[in-house]
Amino acid sequence: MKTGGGGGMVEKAKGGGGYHFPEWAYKPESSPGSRQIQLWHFILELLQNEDFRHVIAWQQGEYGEFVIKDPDEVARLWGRRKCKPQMNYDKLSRALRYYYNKRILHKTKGKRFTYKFNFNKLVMPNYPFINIRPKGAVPQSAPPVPTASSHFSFSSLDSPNDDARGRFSGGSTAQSSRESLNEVGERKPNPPDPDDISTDWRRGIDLMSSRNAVGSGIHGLQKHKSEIMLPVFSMPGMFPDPHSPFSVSPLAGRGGMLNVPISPALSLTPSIFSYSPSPGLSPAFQSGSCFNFNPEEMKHYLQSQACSVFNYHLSPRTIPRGPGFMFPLPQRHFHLEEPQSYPIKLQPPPMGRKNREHSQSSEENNPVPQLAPLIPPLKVEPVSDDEPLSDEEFGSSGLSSDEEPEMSVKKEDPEKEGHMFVKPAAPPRSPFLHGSPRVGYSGAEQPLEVTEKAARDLSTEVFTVEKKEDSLPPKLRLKRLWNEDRQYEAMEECRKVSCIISAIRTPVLSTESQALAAAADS
DNA sequence: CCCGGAATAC
DNA sequence: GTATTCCGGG
Repeated sequence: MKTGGGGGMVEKAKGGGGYHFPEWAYKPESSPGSRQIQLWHFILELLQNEDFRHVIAWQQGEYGEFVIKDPDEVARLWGRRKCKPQMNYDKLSRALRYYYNKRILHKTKGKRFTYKFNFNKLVMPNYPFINIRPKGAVPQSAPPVPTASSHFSFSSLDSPNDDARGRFSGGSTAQSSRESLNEVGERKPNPPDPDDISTDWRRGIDLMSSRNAVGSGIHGLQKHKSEIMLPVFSMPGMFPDPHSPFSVSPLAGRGGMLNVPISPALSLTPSIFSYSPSPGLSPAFQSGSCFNFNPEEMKHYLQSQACSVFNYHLSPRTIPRGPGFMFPLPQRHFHLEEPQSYPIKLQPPPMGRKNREHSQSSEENNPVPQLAPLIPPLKVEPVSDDEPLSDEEFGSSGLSSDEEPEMSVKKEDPEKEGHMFVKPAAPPRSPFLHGSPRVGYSGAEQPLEVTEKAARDLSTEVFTVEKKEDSLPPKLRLKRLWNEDRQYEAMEECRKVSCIISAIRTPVLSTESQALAAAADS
């Protein structure tokens, strides 16, 4: 059997050193509004390409950390891509520094030209059970992953004011929670770092929730075509490589559509995924300070969460959230490894698209993997063949083939790669409505109402805070908003934590939690 | 080298 | 909104 149901998506190291890597990270349009290639994406591109390992490469040992070995070259490449010949490392690095606040990147202090993607924390917390060897043959495309044994010893996680405190104040009162929140709020917009896990994590979850909704057949409300079409993003260099960590995401999007045998107890039930458990939960679990869950269950749970990670389209600040929000995600996948479990159907390549047919530059004639035969017959929602997808093309096309030796045949524009278009099948029904909130947990007995209430109070409280408009200078206000955003996150996390906990403990409570959460949301 | 503010471009 | 450009400062 393949890597096996639930574990399938989690461990694929066997494939040949292939590690998981958030596929969402490659989504060019991860940032709504910006049709242009983004630097972090570009970096990832280079990172993923073996041909550039001498220019930029993952740093062994630290997941998500990479070193720019040749700053000038990277800058040059970036400049080329953006048609900014004057680009240099100084400027590029400035752009990178802007990512700090967005929490896309961190600077690895002390190490020259070394940065670290933030999602390491995003992913790892969800794969504590991955059985992999970081020192194994880690392909350029795969960021080093800490061993399971390294056990969450995130340099940045356990340092400064930890999340666990402010976000996961177990039985804290609204008061204490608020203090924490305030503290967060007072913080400078560029926090030391230790809070991304939760927030990003949660965002991922939220996103997934949204997707669930979309996948639940609600997509009818959308007018955007992209939510129906799932373009498979093919990376020429890696596509054919089944071992590539980028060909992951066997989940193929919607967690709700997964066939991954996730624990029946902690499956993609509405109780859990509709209201996304707090990301703080994961770290909390890890620290093993708050709860004593059955490792097995926990594993399943985390695996479930993993879905969100895979589906998480990095957009730290732009991913909308909210229970009712439908996220029209055009999703790009590389290769589906366990197609039989994907409720998606392949669709003939959208050659109709203008820039599709012009396979002009040799860059991407990459043979698109035959997904079709792999995809099992599934119920497919008739879709209007609108624009398959909004794929941008760069005016830089004029550059045609680069003088770059590496670039010549290789690709520099993954975005232009052949796309596979698949459309998700509409799930039988809305998991929200029919999913059973039942969970396998009934072991715990302590009532969680307290936490729940606290969370709720907190919720309203924060909401109130959010409501009031302050007349600050644009700039300050932005920062303020940023902080508030974080406050909101913290608050919501709190609430969700209680929800998830309740859900885990008792089905009934779970339902109530949902109601509460729903109320709070609305 | 690295950091961010500010202005600016897109 | 992201990135570029410039830059004073550690």
